[in-house]
Amino acid sequence: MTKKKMFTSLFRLNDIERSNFFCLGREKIRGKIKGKWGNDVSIGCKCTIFAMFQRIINRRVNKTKTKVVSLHVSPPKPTFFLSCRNFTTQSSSALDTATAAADIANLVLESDPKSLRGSLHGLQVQFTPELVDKVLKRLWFHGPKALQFFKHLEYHPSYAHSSSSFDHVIDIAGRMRDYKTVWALVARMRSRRIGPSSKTFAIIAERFVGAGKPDRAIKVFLSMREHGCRQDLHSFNTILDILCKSKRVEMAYNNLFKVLRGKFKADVVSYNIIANGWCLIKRTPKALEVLKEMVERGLTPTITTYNIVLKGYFRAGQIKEAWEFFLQMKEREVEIDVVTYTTMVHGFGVVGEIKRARKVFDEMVGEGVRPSTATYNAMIQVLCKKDSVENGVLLFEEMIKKGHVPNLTTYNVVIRGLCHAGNMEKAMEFMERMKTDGCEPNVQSYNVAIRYFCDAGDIEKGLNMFEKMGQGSCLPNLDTYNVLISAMFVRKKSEDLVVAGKLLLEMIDRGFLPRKFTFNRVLNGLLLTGNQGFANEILRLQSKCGRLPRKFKL
DNA sequence: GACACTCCAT
Repeated sequence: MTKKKMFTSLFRLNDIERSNFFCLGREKIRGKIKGKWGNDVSIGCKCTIFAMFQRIINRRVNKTKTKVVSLHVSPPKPTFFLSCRNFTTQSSSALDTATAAADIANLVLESDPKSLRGSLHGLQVQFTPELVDKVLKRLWFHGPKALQFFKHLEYHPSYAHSSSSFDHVIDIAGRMRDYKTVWALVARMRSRRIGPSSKTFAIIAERFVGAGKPDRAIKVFLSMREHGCRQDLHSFNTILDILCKSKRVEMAYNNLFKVLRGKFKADVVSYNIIANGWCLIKRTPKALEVLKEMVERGLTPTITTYNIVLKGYFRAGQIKEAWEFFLQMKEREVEIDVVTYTTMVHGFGVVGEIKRARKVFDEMVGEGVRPSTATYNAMIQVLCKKDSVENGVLLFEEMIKKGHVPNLTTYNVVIRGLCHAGNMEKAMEFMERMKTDGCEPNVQSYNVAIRYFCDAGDIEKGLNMFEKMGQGSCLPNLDTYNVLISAMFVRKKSEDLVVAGKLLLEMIDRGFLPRKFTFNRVLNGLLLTGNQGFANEILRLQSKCGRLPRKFKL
């Protein structure tokens, strides 16, 4: 039987065109294929089926102008969904890309590494940089799979990677501390004349800093020109910022800023970055010193400069100084902006000064400054934490009434507040509400729900949430696994510990490295409940993991 | 992807 013949026959079996949503159980497919062709068709390989349907549909599409939107292989139920929609316009291409990215990401997650290349090349999908980037984003928390996907596509006959895809995958490799791959990718970018750009170096530098190697980050910056990339004030400020944000101001200031500020003609932004760095480690006096130096050099502070200092006072717990500084800003007729007000609201709120926070919040409107979503988020959060969730929710409804658009943070803040107050039901309502509001819950949203369900002893619901995120567009992160694994010890049930073991295996498979503590805990648990075999399996894996990097930053 | 405001709990 030739492949071509097989496809056309299968094609005849299913009248895809007639319905907009078409679904077949695995058994049905197996039955039909077996019935028709005997045993010579392997249904075991999902990718084969996947590719087959894709071809069939594409062929059909050309004749009938029906566009295929997606083809899902959805675990854990072994069901294949083929969904088709009729399009009259071309305007839905963004939606197409999103769905296609989801499908391809699922295909990559499900495929055996060996057969992945074949299935990717078999897909009759026109790969574009946007699509590839979206797939990589979806595979963000599954580093090894993301790298595989990228690698296999490099040999694709009709697609070449873009610089942004390279940047993404360099970031992922950096996170996994696979520096050999990082530099190999940089070299490939260069040979293809699509980079590396200053953004690429920023990514690499940040990963080195995240891995506790700030000196190597600096080296990366200094070596930019060797790799054929120009250095300028922008890239100088970027590396300063990366170091400062990771609390390495001292190093940024002494080893880089002082040495090279002349060469790059350091500007207000450079000084702001350094000042902010000192503020981040609560050394506000140092920040003021740097800013004084800046003024002496003839540079004029901007509103950002003031906002940095203001936040610095709050961060250092100097509430009185913050208030006085705020008054001074007014006196000096600095144009106070929404960031200033947001900083004030949040600063007062976190120390429990709800009334003063509210006063500032009300005052800004009078001053003609419209609160931003961030301002509402700050106010709602402090109400939830220091006042009551009810008032937080009230303000949430009020902001919507006034035409402000809540974002992910808004929802997460409210959901966390509700969970904390023990109102899981309402929290779940908000979870649904955000979805209908076009605001897909992210890892944090799920993690909060999972954590509080488990804390309340509702392990089943926690696991349920975990499964839900798997079905959605959201992959679990290190936190998710840690929370869930800990929860598996609460009931002291043997089955729970097996689940803990499985979760441990899954997280390793996804490129996360469990802490030693987690390993030992799971191992002890399994041994105590008589799961010797499973424990041994994990033990073997642990010795393998010893050679892997310590901790991944996500 | 040059700076400032909003998302945990260990």
